[in-house]
Amino acid sequence: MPIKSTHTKKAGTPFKRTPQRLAILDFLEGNTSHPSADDIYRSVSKKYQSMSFATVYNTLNTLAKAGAVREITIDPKRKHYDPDTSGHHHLICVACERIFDVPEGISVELPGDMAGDFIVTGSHIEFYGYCPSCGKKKKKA
Amino acid sequence: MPIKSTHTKKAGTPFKRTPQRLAILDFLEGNTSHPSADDIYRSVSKKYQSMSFATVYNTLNTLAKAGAVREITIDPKRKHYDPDTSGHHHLICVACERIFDVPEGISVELPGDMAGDFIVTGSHIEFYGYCPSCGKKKKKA
DNA sequence: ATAAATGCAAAGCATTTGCAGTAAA
DNA sequence: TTTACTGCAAATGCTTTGCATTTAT
Repeated sequence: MPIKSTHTKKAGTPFKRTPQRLAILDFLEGNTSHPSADDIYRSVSKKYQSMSFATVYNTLNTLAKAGAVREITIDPKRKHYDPDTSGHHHLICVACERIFDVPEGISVELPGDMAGDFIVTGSHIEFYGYCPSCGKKKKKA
Repeated sequence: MPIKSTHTKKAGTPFKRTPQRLAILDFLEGNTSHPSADDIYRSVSKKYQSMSFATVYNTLNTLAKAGAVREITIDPKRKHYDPDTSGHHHLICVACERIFDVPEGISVELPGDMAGDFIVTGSHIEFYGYCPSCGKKKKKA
């Protein structure tokens, strides 16, 4: 199911398919780089020179509410966006700050004594560390 | 080892014990509410009316570097701080936004095919859901 | 036709920084 | 006495918002 369709399976909020939104969706589709709003703006505004920051943010918020993209809060400096809304985790490289996908392994659960009192609607593992290329540089230094 | 000592086991960076810092450490010690910088400022400035925001931030950054407090990035709006630097996880209530501790259960690991390429220095599970009191309200609504 | 989206500029917060004065060591 | 910290205010950076105009439906 492409996220460009007017309706989504999940939240089902319909939204207008404007050229700007399609351009953002186009950039996002299949993108595994976990871009920030600024990354998206810089890339998409090359082709749509009229694109504004407000539109990028409005679109991302709309898509997030519709369940078409996922907001990632692993980086304290800014939000990142992921078109892959399936359950998976992330690793952020503490050197270059790039974010990498980590496939979902064993599912994460609350300890038994909390499970009765809390309702869990989602979970996410953040890994901190060094990516392959920064790991190499580190050893040399 | 109390975090008020001039040196910490971990990073070992010494720092001056000023009254402002002692007041912040005093507020933090044993605190499980995961306060934001603003929460800390509001509480500590009641007793130390000269306390400034810059000092709160400077102190928190110093303590974080020294390994005496942990920055929590579960809330996209602001950072939260945790004096408990032992390995544990968190749940944020999507209704009231309060953060709760989740004890560390099984340790989290990268899948085998990534483990050889990445160096993991830390990990953290974020749970999203409803706390007991917001869960009750939700059912009634 | 009508409800919603765009784009601009301004506003809003959280956080950082420069710097002169002050205090811990 | 020297080095580091405080406090203020200004600055920065990310994100949101108000509003007049434009556009998808």
